Amino acid sequence: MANSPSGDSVTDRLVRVLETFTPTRTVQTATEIGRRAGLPSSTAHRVVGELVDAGLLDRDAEGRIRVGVRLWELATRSSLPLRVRQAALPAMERVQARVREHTQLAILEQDEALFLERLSSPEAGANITRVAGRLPLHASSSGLVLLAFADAALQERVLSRPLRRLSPRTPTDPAAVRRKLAEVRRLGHAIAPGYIEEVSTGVAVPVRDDSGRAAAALSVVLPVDAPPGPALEELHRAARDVERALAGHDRRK
Amino acid sequence: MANSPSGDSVTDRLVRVLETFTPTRTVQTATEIGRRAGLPSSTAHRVVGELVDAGLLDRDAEGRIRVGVRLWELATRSSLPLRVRQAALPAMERVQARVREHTQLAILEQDEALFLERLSSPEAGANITRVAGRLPLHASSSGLVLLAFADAALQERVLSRPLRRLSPRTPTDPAAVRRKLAEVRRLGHAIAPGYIEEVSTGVAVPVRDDSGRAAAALSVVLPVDAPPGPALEELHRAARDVERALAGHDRRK
DNA sequence: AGTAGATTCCCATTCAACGGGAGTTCGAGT
DNA sequence: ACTCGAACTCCCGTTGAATGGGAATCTACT
Repeated sequence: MANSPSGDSVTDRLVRVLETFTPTRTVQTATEIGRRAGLPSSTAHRVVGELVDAGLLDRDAEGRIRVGVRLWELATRSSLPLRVRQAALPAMERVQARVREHTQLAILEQDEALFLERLSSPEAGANITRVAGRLPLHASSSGLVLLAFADAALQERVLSRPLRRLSPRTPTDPAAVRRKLAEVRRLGHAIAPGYIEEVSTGVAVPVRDDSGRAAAALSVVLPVDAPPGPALEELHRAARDVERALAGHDRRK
Repeated sequence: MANSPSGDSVTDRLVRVLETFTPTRTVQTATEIGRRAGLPSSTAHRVVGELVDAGLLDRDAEGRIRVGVRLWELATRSSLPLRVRQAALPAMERVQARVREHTQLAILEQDEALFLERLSSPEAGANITRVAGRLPLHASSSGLVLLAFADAALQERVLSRPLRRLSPRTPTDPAAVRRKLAEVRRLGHAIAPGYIEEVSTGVAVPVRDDSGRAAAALSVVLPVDAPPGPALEELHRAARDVERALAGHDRRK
């Protein structure tokens, strides 16, 4: 044994440690982290200690570990998600004020839909998406929009892999998804009734960049029985605003 | 020379690399990063390469480096700032809708005010605060509130250090700041006219936890000549909502 | 008092990380 | 076309920082 006989670099290990944290598991003991990251106990304690010293992780009074505020700060202050989010926020607020349901912003990341922001009114229903959470591309309205307006290579890659079923109504047949994508391209928006939870319908529109690809997706979660028309109209208007805001920022820089 | 003759661990270096990114400097070349982080060129290129492989940094088509989406995701999905932010967002939106000026949320971090969120209406004036940006405690309304309702040790520490002047009206005399803090405690809010920029006044209220300390600060940036009364009223109401939301979350967990 | 888990400490081993330096690529200036 | 500088890549001998098994200590719960 010596410097990483397991064949992974220090950087890899740090990432593995950070990956043990999830939206639902935000505090862990050092031993737990080690177990989940596949590190020997003594190593795990040392690595976690280093990260705490560096401020990337925080240790609370009981010795439990959580992700550090400093890491959030470093990651947030110069990241792309923040720029997109800031450009989209005013438009999202308007949508949210009018439609009064969950309003979301997602981008494409590693073949999944990554949610950058979510505004929720108290009266809106349940919603499994979370900020910094992910959903499969074929099973969410946001994902379908991102996929429909992405390059062909990505579409093939996604469709060639098994399509996970999240609810009885999730489309898992590649041919069916392909048809759905064609429909999304034709209509300029995606409607996903019950794909994730049977009680709700996702409605999404693309935010296009100048090459025509979807830079992001704006979406709203409606009850299944609600008419999607008014929300769609708001979303389309909002998408135009976001496109303008993003283009404006780019030009200025 | 060998494994870090400079005496810093790998973790330290990674943090130093991440620290070279700031809100205004979001893309750099690998060489620039190395120079700023104090790393030899070949080392810098290797370290940056590792971080890119791990997904913490992204390399664009021209070979320039920016902070990776993946880092944002890891840092955001389980961090404390996100929880506070989610609890505060609805209340902030209401303040923003009524006051129509920059509305901000800050917490105490390493003896400075760290801004977690900022909502801005298009018609509002300039504002130097940024999401994930920082301001000195004595020079911002948010900072004064955080400091006034913090423990005495922190107050002494901050006041014993030189107080930076951001504008001609920034209070830099420890005695003056001490008087100001007493006033903030008495009134339950802070007003900072022209402390940062001469044209604007910060107005802030504390979000208290059950021990009475300020868990966060809600603030609004007004033109200097605007009356602070209406904004203060909105802020106080919002702070109560946020306090309730935070307590509710804690209890549920 | 006993048990199980988390944590800290110790230390011999060793290979991954280090960085100087040489070479390559690229673009801007003349 | 040529020069110059900056950014980047590759090579390679050196070496000490990182590693992890094991034992001891410290909890907390029974």
